[in-house]
Amino acid sequence: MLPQSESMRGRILAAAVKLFAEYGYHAAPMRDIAMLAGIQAASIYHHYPNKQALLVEIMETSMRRLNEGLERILREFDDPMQRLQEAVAYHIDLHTRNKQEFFIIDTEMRALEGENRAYILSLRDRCESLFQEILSDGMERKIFRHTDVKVASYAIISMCTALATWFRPGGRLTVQQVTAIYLQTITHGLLLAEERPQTQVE
Amino acid sequence: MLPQSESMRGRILAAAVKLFAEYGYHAAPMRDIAMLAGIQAASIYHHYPNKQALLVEIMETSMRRLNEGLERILREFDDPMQRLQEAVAYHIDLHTRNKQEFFIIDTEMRALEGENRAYILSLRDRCESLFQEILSDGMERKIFRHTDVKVASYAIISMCTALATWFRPGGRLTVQQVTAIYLQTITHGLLLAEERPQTQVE
DNA sequence: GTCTATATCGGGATAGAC
DNA sequence: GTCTATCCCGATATAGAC
Repeated sequence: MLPQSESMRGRILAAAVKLFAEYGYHAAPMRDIAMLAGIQAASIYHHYPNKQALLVEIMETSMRRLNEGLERILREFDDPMQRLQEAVAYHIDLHTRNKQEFFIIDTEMRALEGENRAYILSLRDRCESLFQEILSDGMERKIFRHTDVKVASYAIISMCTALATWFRPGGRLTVQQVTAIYLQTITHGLLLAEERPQTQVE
Repeated sequence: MLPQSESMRGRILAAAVKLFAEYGYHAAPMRDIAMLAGIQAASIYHHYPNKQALLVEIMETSMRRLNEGLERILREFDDPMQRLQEAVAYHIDLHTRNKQEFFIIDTEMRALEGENRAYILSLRDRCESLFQEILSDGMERKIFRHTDVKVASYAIISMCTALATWFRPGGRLTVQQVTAIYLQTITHGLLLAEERPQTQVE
């Protein structure tokens, strides 16, 4: 059974997060979620209408929080480089502190039924367009190299999102170290070169 | 029903690839796979012992092909920069031409039972260590900036793997264009900077 | 090698008592 | 708000005919 939580709703959701992440949405039975929360399966339906609602709430909560943080960063900072650093650091921070939730977002999109998929996708689109705003603004102001904004944003978001898969808290590296390495890679690349081509690819 | 294929085994596997990618392993019924292959569900069991065997064969085939290609590149090329370019280009090429297979590898690891998971994970580990060999060799030879090899390899593999999710053949950009943008980003980063810090982060 | 028919099981969800 | 009991369906897999 999971450690205590104020509300039963919270306990159920926490159990669902753990089991959806571990076994996948379809492979995680309501009975097991209930047991982990310390109740019977039927009791879940007093708090949530069905299994799908658990998935939607998990995804919605984390995605909204991510977007709100990114929006705050865009409001508070103006310098493109600082914006990028803050955004990447925040993205990584949230993805490592809520590993399981973002892993579910990343792997269980297909399990969303009907309108739910479009809704969660719209939240993910919002996240992408926030990163794209940082990049295109930085390119216009000649801080960033001119390149395809969408592709660059996908590249950044992909590598930061995948952190939720492989990062182990308490492992060899701290979140701060990984963030520093990622930022260095994103901004300067891997190549250790004196001569730098200033020509830009169209 | 799927277009023809030489063998029924091939037809079944192609149907499984399509449905596992679209609905997920657990949400794709054997009945639907069979129907797509043009037979009855029971007939699948003449060709494969069970559903799990379909998943394993899909993952194994693509991962082995990826690793064999990367091993060939490491044999054929010596220059670190060229190795990296070839490896990334090959990785992207395979991931875009076999979108669904690699999407399944990326999202259905949890569905692997017993020994199967360790086996497929070992193939993925092999892929990672091949990229890591390129990077650490390039760092020793002062071609690449000194940084954490594992983190850098995860970053590269993550962004290239995620292509299988968002890339649409026939869309705005060709594979060649995306590959060029990715390679530019990986090697030179986003920052358009004259002054380049030569100090290296430990 | 494919079929029809079916065994067997586990899943989500509901009914109604307490 | 949680329980026990149960409905009902769809899933994998098997048996055995053709």
